[in-house]
Amino acid sequence: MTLRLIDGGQPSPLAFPLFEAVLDRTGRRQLQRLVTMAAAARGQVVAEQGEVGREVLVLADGVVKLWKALPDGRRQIVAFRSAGDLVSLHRRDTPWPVTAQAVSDCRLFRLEWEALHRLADRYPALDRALFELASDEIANLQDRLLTLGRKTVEEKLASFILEFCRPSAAPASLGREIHLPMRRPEIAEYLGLTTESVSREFSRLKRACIVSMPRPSRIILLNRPALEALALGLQAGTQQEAWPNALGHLGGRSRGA
Amino acid sequence: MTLRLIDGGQPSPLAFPLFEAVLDRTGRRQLQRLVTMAAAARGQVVAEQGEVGREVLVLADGVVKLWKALPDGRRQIVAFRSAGDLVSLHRRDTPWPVTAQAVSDCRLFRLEWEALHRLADRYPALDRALFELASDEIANLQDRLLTLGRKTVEEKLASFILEFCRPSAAPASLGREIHLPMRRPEIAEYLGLTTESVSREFSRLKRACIVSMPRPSRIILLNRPALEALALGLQAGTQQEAWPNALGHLGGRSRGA
DNA sequence: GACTGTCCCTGATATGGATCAATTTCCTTA
DNA sequence: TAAGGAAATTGATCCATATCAGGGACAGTC
Repeated sequence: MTLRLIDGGQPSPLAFPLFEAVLDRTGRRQLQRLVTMAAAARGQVVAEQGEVGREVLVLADGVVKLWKALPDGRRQIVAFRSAGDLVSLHRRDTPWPVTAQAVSDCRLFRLEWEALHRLADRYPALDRALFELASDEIANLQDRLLTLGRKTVEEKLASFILEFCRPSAAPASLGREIHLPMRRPEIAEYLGLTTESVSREFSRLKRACIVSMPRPSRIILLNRPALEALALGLQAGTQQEAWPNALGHLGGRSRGA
Repeated sequence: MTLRLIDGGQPSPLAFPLFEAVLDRTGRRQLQRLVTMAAAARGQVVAEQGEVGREVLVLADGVVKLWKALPDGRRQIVAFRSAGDLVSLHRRDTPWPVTAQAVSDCRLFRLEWEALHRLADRYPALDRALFELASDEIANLQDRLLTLGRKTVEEKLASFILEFCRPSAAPASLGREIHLPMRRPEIAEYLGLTTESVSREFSRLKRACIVSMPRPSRIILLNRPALEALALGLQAGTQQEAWPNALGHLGGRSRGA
């Protein structure tokens, strides 16, 4: 794990929702002295599957993807992390179970496991908070298992859009327009699909006027209830809305929407 | 959650690997007084998604499946639990994120969250142990995401067999013969497949002499290395072994990269 | 404003696994 | 040991998504 270090200044303690709830003023001051900052450029591997790091990483800003791969290169993105998230929840002194790679330029807080444990000895609620964080992550992963195992392309993409267009998950939105930091291949690797399928499905959602995408990385939800129905498989196919008249599809490409 | 209570006798503390490592004699005696036992027959729902239980459940024996479903009934089994496992790792006072259902007749230990937390106040290592348990579960779920998102039928079933034929996971084995408590539809729901696909793939593995199945619920590994290769996608197709001279020149499949 | 590379979109075709439909095997109970 | 029902297997066919193959949009650079 070779992170280009940057001069950190004082990392804002507000970036650690985990610790905010648990530490008092003294604890937070202590924490602040233990933390250093690092930066990673888009594409950079922040931590590699198999390596044993002695540090906990918390994302200050940017987005990181966590992935695993098969020997022949097939790859599954397991999760995306954004500001305030622990990059990985895994045991101390244990190899990283995934590879962490920057999806956009990032800054990270680094904290020695050793120091975290000393802090937790003084503030036992910290260990319980970590358990609860891990529990939430388990519930997320269980949802994703249902998505990967049982949903169709349409349902998978609808679920994805909703996941990343919750206000909490999408701070980088102007008006109703939300920025998707990940590219098509990354969305595909997250959903167990190919790039082409993701692209086709975005097009179908646009034609059905469920979303609008001024650019590939910007999305506007036009019909959230329809998306929610699709994500649960309650509404099969979006083509009906798209082609009210029988010969509509003969007229060439329909852009925009 | 309606569990038919049985007269427990003294539940053996050995059935709690979690607590064994963390509690001293006093703590274990205390724990023993807080625990009650329950039984569930095959098929019985032990806890339902959405309900808020005030108890932690630990499986004493038998096997439990955890699943989620879509409104139209498509179902994904998220995990199987066996003796010594916490049935679910989720936050206290939070709805169950999955439904837990007995795959075979089971006995369960029940412990109030309240009591567990009081114990943890005295033995802070307990909270840390819970975090580490949850971390292990996260790593398992990440592996399963790779399996569901990227593996073929063949690779999925090979992974499944290896997962349930590790000595630790298969106590109910006589000689090399291992008992699979789950039925074909349950294996299919675990792997994101249909019953038919699971059945066909078992047949292929039998023809290739990689496993032998005297009965549908009993399996003998004849060629573990081959299974391990299959589980990682290192060896495409088992038909070559079965019919060495047919179609050999068509070579391997090319998969995404 | 042309040039160039990257990303994205779309069309045509192939195919792995689902679906539909029997048949066989297994297990339970009498 | 036989009978009946449940579970598993097998075969035929279909379809959703992958794969293969271009083409178009946009950002950066000169």
